Amino acid sequence: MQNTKHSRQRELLIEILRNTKCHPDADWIYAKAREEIPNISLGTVYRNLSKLSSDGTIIKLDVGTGSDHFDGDTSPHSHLICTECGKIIDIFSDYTPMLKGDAQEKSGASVKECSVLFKGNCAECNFS
Amino acid sequence: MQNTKHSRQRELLIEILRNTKCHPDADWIYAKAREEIPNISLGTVYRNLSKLSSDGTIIKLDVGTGSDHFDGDTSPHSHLICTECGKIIDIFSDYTPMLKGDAQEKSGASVKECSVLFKGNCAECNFS
DNA sequence: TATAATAATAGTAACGATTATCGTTATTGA
DNA sequence: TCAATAACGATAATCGTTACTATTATTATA
Repeated sequence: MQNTKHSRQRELLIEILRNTKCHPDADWIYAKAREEIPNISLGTVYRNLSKLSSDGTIIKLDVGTGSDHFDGDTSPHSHLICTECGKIIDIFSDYTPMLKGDAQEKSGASVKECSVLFKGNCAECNFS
Repeated sequence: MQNTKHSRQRELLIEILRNTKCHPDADWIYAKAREEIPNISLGTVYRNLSKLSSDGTIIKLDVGTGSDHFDGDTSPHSHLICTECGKIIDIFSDYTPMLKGDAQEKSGASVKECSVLFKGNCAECNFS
């Protein structure tokens, strides 16, 4: 990568995100990172999450909770946020091609990306 | 409405949103509202936008710009945000039934709502 | 129409997530 | 080994939003 130097802190953040399915926010990642690098700065966490999501290494999720969440899985999929327990659930369907096509046709815009967010009760909360 | 008293301020906010297609944020609405009620409070704007969007009179949009945007058109449709000029464009397709069905089937969740957000260049920015 | 209950207000303080700043440290290529 | 500079930790600042409080407006009832 150009203009980029290796850093242990950034590597750790990537590793943390690759090893969880919980779509955490910056605070959760910060707490997790401090188990490995106790004096890591919250600013460093934010700076790297921002860099990593803008270069496509991770995905930034805006699910309407007030804080951004992050996903280490960059394969095409969508998310559901459970209005009961707050969990963010993966839904492995790729609606992108179909939606993009329709949106471009209807609007004349050049659509680069699209995201689908579901809200409801997750499978667990649905039966309790 | 139960537990609700009429207020001129709230009526004005609804009227402002019914008369624009620009999907404004709280600040824009506040500025517009002050043309009519110069001493209206920003807190009043936020309080009412929140109330109105939670009772379904208006729609709150999260398009990743840092602030919430609001839409007075509650008919089912999606949005594209132009990464060039920042405008939020309506796309009048209702993907909801199809997406909900698929997501429920795949996840076992009970899906209450779903929203689709497109990013790209709007028709205007696309040819310039 | 006067009154009592309380929703809503204006003004302002507080909050929380994120970003910016800045002096220091670590990485990298010559 | 050294110079250039990316990245860091610590912390201050920003900004959108929410909470608080004393006052005002609406509404149902007597």
